[in-house]
Amino acid sequence: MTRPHELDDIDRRILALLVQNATMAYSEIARQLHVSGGTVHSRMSRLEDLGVVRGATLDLDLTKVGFTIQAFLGIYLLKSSYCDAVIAQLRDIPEVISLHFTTGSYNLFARLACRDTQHLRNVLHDLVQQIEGVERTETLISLEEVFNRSVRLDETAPVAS
Amino acid sequence: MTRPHELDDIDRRILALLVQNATMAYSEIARQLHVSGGTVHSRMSRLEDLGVVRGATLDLDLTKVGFTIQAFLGIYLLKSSYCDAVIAQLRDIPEVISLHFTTGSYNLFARLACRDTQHLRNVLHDLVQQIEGVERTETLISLEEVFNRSVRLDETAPVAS
DNA sequence: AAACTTTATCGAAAAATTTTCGAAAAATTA
DNA sequence: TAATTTTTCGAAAATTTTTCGATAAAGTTT
Repeated sequence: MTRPHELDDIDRRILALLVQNATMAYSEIARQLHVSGGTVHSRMSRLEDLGVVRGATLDLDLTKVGFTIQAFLGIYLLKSSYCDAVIAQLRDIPEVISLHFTTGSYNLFARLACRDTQHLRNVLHDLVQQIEGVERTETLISLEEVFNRSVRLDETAPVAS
Repeated sequence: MTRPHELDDIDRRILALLVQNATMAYSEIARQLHVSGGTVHSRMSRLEDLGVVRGATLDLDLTKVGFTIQAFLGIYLLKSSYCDAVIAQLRDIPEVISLHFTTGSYNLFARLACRDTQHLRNVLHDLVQQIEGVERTETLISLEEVFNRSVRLDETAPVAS
């Protein structure tokens, strides 16, 4: 269930700041929003409990840690009943860094990070294509990540209209 | 230029821990890796200077902050010379949260986060499709983000083979 | 190989932050 | 309005980050 109702204006302003920069200190947020540090802390605890905040991830330049090839992979299944089993096997391939269940051309849509083209070839040919239930795949290679950002939380308030 | 050579084993082990959980304290990393807190700090500063670490982002459950629809958008351009202008205009649409320059079926590939289907319709019809140089688009709606994780830095070392 | 230079680490002190918690204030309910 | 619950503040305690000099390690030059 989705209940954005539980978030008030201060919650959103805290998140709007942290979404830009997750390393911003609670004390700094407190200064900017004119509340106490304790308030920021208790609200973040609550947002974590609610599952609104899942955690924080380090934003790496993947090319600089050796993953020079990023690709998207559209996956066609033989039968949609294979879905759960295919998902389970894709989860065991560390190069698959995200997976979506989609409508449209593909049944599943994955994002891959590989060290080089040879590595990508191996992952596709030896791992993904070998999964039972995968009919065929379509690869989009990312030549450049032009940008990557989070949603805007400041502007529009999440209200059930 | 990509020079993963500059990263040694301790760098990678620090990153491997922080990639799992960017909120882990440097002092805790120091304990686990048997180095001093000062070392973790100076190495992270260096990794930031090198651009390996770009920062940290809060990991939100988008549905719980009111963005219930996530979609991928394959974009075909009339001419590839329109690319820069189209990118500039996509950057001004906050609902476009990431953009890749791709090979394969599409010229550009975007990820969108919208509040509801009506909102998505507006973004597609009133904003994206109106951009000069965009021939047509293909939408993949994500029904579920099955998982989302970072690369594995512990296992394989980034070595130019 | 010795002397020199450079760089990285440690360890501890200082500065800043997080976390906790009781009292006060605010909001909600009866 | 009184009672109850929830939230906030403010300050203390615990922890962490950041700085920095001394030391050690690594790399250069002679």
